[in-house]
Amino acid sequence: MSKKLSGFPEFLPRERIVEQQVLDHLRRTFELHGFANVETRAVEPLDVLLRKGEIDKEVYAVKRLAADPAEPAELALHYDLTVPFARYVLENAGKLEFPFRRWQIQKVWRGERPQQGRFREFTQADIDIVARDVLPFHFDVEVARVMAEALAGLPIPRATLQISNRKILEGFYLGLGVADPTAVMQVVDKLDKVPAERIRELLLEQGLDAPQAERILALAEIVTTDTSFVQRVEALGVEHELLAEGLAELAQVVKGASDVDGVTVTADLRIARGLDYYTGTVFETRLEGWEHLGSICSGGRYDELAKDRRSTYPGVGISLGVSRLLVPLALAASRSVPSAVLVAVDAEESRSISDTIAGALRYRDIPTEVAPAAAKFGKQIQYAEKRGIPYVWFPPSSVKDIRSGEQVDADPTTWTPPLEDLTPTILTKEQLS
RNA sequence: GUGGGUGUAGCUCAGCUGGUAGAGCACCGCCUUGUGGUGGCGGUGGUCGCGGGUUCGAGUCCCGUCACUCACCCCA
Repeated sequence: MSKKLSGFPEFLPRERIVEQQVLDHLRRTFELHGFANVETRAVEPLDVLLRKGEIDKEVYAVKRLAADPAEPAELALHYDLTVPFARYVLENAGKLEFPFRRWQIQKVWRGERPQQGRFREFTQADIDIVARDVLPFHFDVEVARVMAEALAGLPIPRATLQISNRKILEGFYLGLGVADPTAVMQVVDKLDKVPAERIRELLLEQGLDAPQAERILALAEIVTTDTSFVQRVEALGVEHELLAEGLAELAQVVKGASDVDGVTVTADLRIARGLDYYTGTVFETRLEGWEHLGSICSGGRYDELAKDRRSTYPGVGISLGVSRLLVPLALAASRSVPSAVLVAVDAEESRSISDTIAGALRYRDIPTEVAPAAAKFGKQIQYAEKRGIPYVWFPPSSVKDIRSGEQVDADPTTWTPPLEDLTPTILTKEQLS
């Protein structure tokens, strides 16, 4: 009965309009900051995708139906936009100007079990800045700012950008005499799910002593909305060159991004990011009241985004899970069509009059459609109402706001609806109820 | 991949210990022969997820299967 494929969402027009407006906003924000757009192919050679390791089971392999069933697949759908981008940078390094900043919004695929906010096919919006050999640190600040601004402009619950720095954690652990900082990081990264007591046990199992575990947990407890985390870390009395470097970096990012209105920016030393390739700044993002969705937007600095025989390409970037971001929204637009005006048709013989009126409105960028049939006017009004079209134009020169019932004489070459009626608007959950 | 829950109309659901399928909403028409939203009357619409079994008879019981869903894992 239900042909719905779990994890592969499809929207109704009313919902798609909401998504579309979110995407438009993101693009506008990214381009306002000078990011250029790139689109990469949907498939990559399997070995390129698996380079990052671990995630192999989530990758969808692709091969021709006619291929020999015994033959292993060579291609796979990309499961993020970072790896394809790294490949693209290498391939086009000779033609790109560095530092290169790009935005990219595309579908990605992951073979996970779906649940709320987790999809098998979903849209990611990425920004990355990549350079050849050296990427100045201020770009870490910029990427955080741009994404913070993008989030601030959306009608979603308040977002908290949680920023940390791998160098702090690694330096702190090294300063404590921990042999395998990465293993500790992966344990600490689970702090939001696993109680601190259990984390302590796990740390002790790794061969740390109680005072070490104590201070590691104390570090992870530090969350501040300003640069005061620096003093708090220093008060723990651990010293290491890498730690000092990380503290200075994180302070810069927090200071640089914290004045964006509408989002909260925190230095959050719980954030470690399980995965390997991050080398400095790391980001995660939660939505207030929707923490159970997990991070909607993550990323960080990778000193070795890509590498060829001649050069290394360091990068810093952040990925927004657009599909997940949409979950808290009511996903309803004020109407299911772009039309702001429906021009009624008096009789089929005079349809051309209506067409002319519609043309005059469209000429001035007012989205307009003409009634499908010369039905009774009541029917034509209903047609508009069902779709949420706010205005019905009765030829030759009368326009009615069908929400208020107010009807005025008007000239199609000069009449304009209020700005808020020109395009569909996103309704919040409150507005719906 | 592991474990739990659920599959009856477009949607939300009812259907008692097995007796040949219902409600509300939505949709269409009429009351209303050219300006809607309320009201009244009427109507369309279901291989009860799929396959097998038990039975005179299965939406209802049994087995299998698929799908959806929640949690774990992991991540946007």
